[in-house]
Amino acid sequence: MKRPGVRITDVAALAGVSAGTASKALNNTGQLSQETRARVRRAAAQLGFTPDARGRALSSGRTYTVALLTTDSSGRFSIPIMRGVEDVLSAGELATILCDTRDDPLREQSYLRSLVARGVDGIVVTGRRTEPRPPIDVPLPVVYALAASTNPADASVIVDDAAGAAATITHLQGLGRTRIAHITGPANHRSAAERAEAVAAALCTEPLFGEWTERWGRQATDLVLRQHPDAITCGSDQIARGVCDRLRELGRSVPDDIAVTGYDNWPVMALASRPPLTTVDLRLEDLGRRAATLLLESIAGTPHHGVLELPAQLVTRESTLGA
Amino acid sequence: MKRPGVRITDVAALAGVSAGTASKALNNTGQLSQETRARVRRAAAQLGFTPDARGRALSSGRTYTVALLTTDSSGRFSIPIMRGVEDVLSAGELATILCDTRDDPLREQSYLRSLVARGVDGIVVTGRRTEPRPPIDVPLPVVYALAASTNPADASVIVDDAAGAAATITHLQGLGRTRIAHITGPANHRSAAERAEAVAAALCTEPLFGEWTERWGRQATDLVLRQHPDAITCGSDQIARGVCDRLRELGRSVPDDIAVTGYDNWPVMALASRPPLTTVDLRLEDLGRRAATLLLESIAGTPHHGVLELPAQLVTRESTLGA
DNA sequence: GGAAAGACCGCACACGTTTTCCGTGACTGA
DNA sequence: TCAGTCACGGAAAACGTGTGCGGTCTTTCC
Repeated sequence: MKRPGVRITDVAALAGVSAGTASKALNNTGQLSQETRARVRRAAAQLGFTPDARGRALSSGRTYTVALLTTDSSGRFSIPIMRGVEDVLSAGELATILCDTRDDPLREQSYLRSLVARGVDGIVVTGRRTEPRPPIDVPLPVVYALAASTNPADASVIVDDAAGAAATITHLQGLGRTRIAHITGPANHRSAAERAEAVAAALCTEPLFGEWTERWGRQATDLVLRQHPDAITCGSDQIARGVCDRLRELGRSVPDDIAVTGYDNWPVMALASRPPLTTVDLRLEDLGRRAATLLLESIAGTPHHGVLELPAQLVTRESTLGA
Repeated sequence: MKRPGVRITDVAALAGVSAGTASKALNNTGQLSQETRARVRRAAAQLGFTPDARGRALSSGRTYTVALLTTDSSGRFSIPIMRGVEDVLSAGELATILCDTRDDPLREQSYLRSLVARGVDGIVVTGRRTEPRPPIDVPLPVVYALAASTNPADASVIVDDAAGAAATITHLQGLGRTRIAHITGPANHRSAAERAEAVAAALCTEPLFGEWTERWGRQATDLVLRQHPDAITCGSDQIARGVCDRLRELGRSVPDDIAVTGYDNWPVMALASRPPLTTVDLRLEDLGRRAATLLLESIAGTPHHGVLELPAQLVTRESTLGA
């Protein structure tokens, strides 16, 4: 299997040095004169030399590849996180390989074996839910994103859901709203419970648990209207969109009669809603960037321990501010 | 950098053979007695041996990795395609690395350099639009998915948009609808033009071009109603959802007064719409599977040439059939 | 019994890079 | 002038696996 690529020996020959010296020159290691370094660099540039990752990996142990292991088949969460991860890693010439476990433990095991065999430098583990998850068992640097590891000694980066929910409340209260209802997803989902708890703490009101769907948002609206609220905070943008739809059908004005907030800042929901939703952006790209940074540090030998909570960001739109 | 992993020499030692023999036994190459092969296999299983991908890549040239190069930052199209690709490849122990170019040619070039340096076995190129795209210049097997290469000598797999659109028409005609209008996206989008052309060919009606948004769907509904249609086919599920919303606001029943069809079968739109949309499923996973199969064949030395059009599939729901 | 054929396996090298170790030459200070 | 130090760069050994070639041992046939 001959590949026509230019090898480091070619560069070395052109520069009039040995292969080892060329390697040192290109990697800024060893002690070489500035002149030699520059000469090798020129030769490499002239030949368009790109080091073969296979040889490099075998020799140095580093493979300059990290994996993003996710259970989020839809990509709704993992894609933004991956963008953040890549922002950080591509600067260091690292590649990211995406592994979708499809929530299948067997598939996850199979991926992990493969990743260890490939010698990836590290792994970012993420998911579609925020429930803490059991750690993966690999002899590699690992960082958990969005869903923390149940092992507190691991490094995890998550979103501060409580603060995000609290931000919607203070925003609404700042607008003079006092009778605030809360409609959210299943009570056994951590993200629903966490957000609802933050809301309840501020308001002493009873949250309505259901599903993460527009339909539930519409249904719950009818229930919640009996309390004559002047604002409804929702656990997701889908629910909020359903709420807005139902309110419009009932002839209630949003936000004049009732203000509505969502959660997630999912563009396809938050922007398509009528009116567009004030909501909480999860800052998933930040999450990815932070996770990648921690992973790099861990790879470099200074691992981080414990859970890091990143702030979410309130995004205000017409559903609370009006036109 | 000592890795504690078990090497093939360990397996060979346990089986009482040389490393080379162990390699042949595990890869079913060379000529060895069945007994020896079995003994080596047992030893490998006992030690939990997994061949180191780095050494294997360097030696054989094969890296058992393929890349999915995409311009679709949202993942709306690339994620399903990737699932299909992985379905086919993971059976052969190949890993898939996802590269999101974010529509940036520089980033694409940078990724390609990196991929070639890594020695990936092949590349699947895809995107968020169906416009044919200029081919990438790499000395590797490449298959284009969703968006064909402008070079007819390349292998491309795309969706038969015309047939998909025609399927909605025959479906509606089969239901007795005769005055069918068409609302779709920008005229300069290939997927809009292709679908509109198929519709126009069947109906001799003038399509309405606009944007891929619900808002445009709502606006266009008012325009199109002057023609007193008994069905409206849309170029996307987003548009169709907007149409349904507007019709309901106007007191028109879907599908009793007017049937509506979408396109894409994007769950978050097609299922959340009221009523749920009859639409055309792009079969993106099939697309991915087919692309991966072609890529494997190309890697094996028998490349395919030309464009392969895969059929889309009509999915019927309440927006044409009623409850 | 000898030779040819075949089955089977080990040896040694290749793959491309990094890295350790060591040698050479120059320079410094006494 | 000589020893000691330092800067620089070359040789060679890894890293782990795949594979061509040749050697050995058994079998078979004359």
